[in-house]
Amino acid sequence: MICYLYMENSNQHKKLVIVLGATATGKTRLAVKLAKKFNGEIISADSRQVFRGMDIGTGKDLSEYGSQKAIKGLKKASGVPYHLIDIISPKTSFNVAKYQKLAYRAIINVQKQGKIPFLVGGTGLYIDAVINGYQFGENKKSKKQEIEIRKKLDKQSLLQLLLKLKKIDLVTYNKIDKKNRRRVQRALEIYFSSGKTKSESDQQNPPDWDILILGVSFSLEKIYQKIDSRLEDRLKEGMVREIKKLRRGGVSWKRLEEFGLEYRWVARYLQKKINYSELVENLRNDIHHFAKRQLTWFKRNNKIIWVSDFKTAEGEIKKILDP
RNA sequence: GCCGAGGUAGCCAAGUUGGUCACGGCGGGAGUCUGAAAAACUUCAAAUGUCAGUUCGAUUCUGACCCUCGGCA
Repeated sequence: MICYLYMENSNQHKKLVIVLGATATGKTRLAVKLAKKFNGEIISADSRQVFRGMDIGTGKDLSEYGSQKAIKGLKKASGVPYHLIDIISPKTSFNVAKYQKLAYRAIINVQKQGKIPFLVGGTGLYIDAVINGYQFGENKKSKKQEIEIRKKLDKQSLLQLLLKLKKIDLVTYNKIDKKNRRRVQRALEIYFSSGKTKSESDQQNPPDWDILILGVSFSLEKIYQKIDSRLEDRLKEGMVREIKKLRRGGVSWKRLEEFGLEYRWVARYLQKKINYSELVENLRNDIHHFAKRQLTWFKRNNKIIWVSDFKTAEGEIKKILDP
């Protein structure tokens, strides 16, 4: 079950341990424990925790890492060092390609120190980008130009976008979900900002590390329970205040809407589009859905070793350390 | 007890001047996925309060009953 990408000399190879799972399953807690035990550092694989100022809503749980001190962008101290959390402003756009670059850099850095990188998170696409080594094309445009490209495409109908895509990149056109406007538009954006079509950069170059993928396993029922009680805590901790603050800091309603879940629903609440009980109810439902979608994504990966306690996880790591 | 309104899937809710058993939303199930992924998208299951009457045919018409809501008492 363990993924030895190169069977010979597996002992010589660099390691990467991944801890994934649905939201609220306690990935961070488990990973921190493991990292402490095995001299590791944590690299977050979370598409929202990269943003500064989005703490309660994304469940950063920074206290779980132990005491931390910021040193040149890398958090280090007596606790377990972590990476790729709080690295950019919520006003900045972010995506898998950017994530992958940063993640590789961080992983290699940790390995160089002779430590084990623990990739921890619930963003399936981001994790896959690291494992499979997707080859993303270079983005050659400035932020400003990117915004212009999107603005222009925003004005066009789905049909227009599809026709354009068909002309530019037939392979992607044939493959793409033609009812999913966002995907169609994104394919075009990639072409316009990198000069390369999506299908041209649709290749893989997986890293040659020994990768162990652990999934934190709980029944869906249990996950829902955890989600519900965690949501209550977050509201008490001042989640609404956090989002008000983001607004004051200049994050648009549109942007908050796009972040989804807590940010979306609290934004609607703050705009008085819904009342408080609607906020709680809708948000709870959406988080449930989100957890299910995460599990659907992970189902496809048969290399995941599902564990439900520390001991089992520990055992699996020992196996790849001294086979 | 009387008067009025109404009972359509788990919830909300459209509609049929009687005719392939019924719009939609939420919730539920299954899923898609290499550049916004906590996003975006697809798909499936599920209902006419009960009984009787009229009719070739009733969810739609009639009656009784049961229940809910509002008003009167």
